[in-house]
Amino acid sequence: MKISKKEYPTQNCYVSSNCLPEWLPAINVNKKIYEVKKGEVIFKEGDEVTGVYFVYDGNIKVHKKWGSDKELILRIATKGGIFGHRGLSSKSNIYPISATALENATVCFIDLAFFYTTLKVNLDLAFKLMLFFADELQESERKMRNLAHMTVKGRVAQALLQLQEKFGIKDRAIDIILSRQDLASYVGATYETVFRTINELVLENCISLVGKSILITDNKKLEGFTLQTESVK
Amino acid sequence: MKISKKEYPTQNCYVSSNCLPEWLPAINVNKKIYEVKKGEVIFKEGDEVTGVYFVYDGNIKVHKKWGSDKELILRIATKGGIFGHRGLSSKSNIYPISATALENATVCFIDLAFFYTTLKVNLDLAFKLMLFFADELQESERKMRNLAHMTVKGRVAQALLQLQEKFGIKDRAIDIILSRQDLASYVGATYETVFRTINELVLENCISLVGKSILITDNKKLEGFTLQTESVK
DNA sequence: CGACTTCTTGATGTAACTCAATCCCGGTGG
DNA sequence: CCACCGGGATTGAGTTACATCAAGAAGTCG
Repeated sequence: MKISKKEYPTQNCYVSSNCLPEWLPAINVNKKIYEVKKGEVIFKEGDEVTGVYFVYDGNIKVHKKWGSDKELILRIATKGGIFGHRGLSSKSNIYPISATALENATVCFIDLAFFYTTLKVNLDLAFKLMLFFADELQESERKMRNLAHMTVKGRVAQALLQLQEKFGIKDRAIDIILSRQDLASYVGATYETVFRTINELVLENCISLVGKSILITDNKKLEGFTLQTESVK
Repeated sequence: MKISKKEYPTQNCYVSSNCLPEWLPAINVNKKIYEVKKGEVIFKEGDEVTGVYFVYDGNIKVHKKWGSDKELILRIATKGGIFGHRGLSSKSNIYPISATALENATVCFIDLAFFYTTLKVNLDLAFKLMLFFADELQESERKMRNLAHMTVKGRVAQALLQLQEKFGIKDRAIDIILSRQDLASYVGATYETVFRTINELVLENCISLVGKSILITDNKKLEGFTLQTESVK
């Protein structure tokens, strides 16, 4: 990670989409800004937790390894988002996950001790961070259930819907650079299976391919695949 | 739920295993205590969030439905534990999960508005609750990865190890009443598959059956199944 | 004792993983 | 400028883990 020489406005620091104005003054005092290249690993599973990060620019994938060649992408942190907060724990000081830049990005690092100190004197921040964790837990458990019971097709459909919702559309395609491999890791399936599923969805006129990117053409139909149709027997 | 007439000591209120002494005075003021019967639903997915609960006695399963006849058990709240806190959210006021008593139990209910008020004036509590959520998120994401990549045998092995760790041994068996159906929902597999897997584990001398309960006889071997053996190729 | 769950087992189906071969395309160097 | 190379994209075939279905056995409760 190269330390950035440019100055970035502190206004870009958010926890998820909730702005945290009480956080801003602190950041000015104690931040380090890094430039990271596409594919660069910012920290990895097992590393000692040294602090938390905010995204100034670019998208960061948060993922968890399995064996030597498999992983599961848990979340994508976008501009303004926080990451590395999964290192906060009452039990361990080791990151349970890795963070990797999906594209060239700029991130802001806050020392852990400093972050804790700030939290301890700033009730509103601690409260909001708690709610943020609560939201992430809900999301995580929803995905967990889907992983257990939903088919790959349903999971791909849902992932695409979420991605389009989150990143929007640009040049008639979902505005995120995400390799098929990453998409596969995101839905928890293999490259080939996801590939075939995408083809299927194209044939069924639910989505269309725009270069390497994807555009949803039939939201309703896609949503249909995410439903628990077996229950209507 | 029947309102309990007995008086319970407030000392039994914890968040997970972390005692929260600052919470105790509040509980005296504003608690309702309920007796719930085995199998009774305390609240269910989709209900409006009215508050959070603490377990005085018994085990409570926290689960999420899929379709009409499938579910995934996310967690089991034990004596002293909190549940219903998944209803806390910045976005919605609807429980994303259900809570059902695994056995006759006694729970303590705290009104949501009151809980929020307490959190807002009690920094230490908010901070601890935040850490508690962080821990739960870690655990949830670990399970998620396992669900995506681990075999049923590995997941059953891990579940049994965790259960024995958490509930201990009594009468030469893991000290929890958990039907095979619930165990299946806990590992995210079908009844039959889990049944066969248990048999396998007995044949391999990893576990032994004690009535309907299970005892681990070979921890090491069981742990072996939870490893990512494919990586050693 | 009979009805009713829960357990047990076998047979069968299938979604998804694995492995392998070929294809395609952009980049590189001669 | 074109031939060559390498890595991702694409497709096929085989295998496997797991779900599903079905049906009998064994508890268990009124």
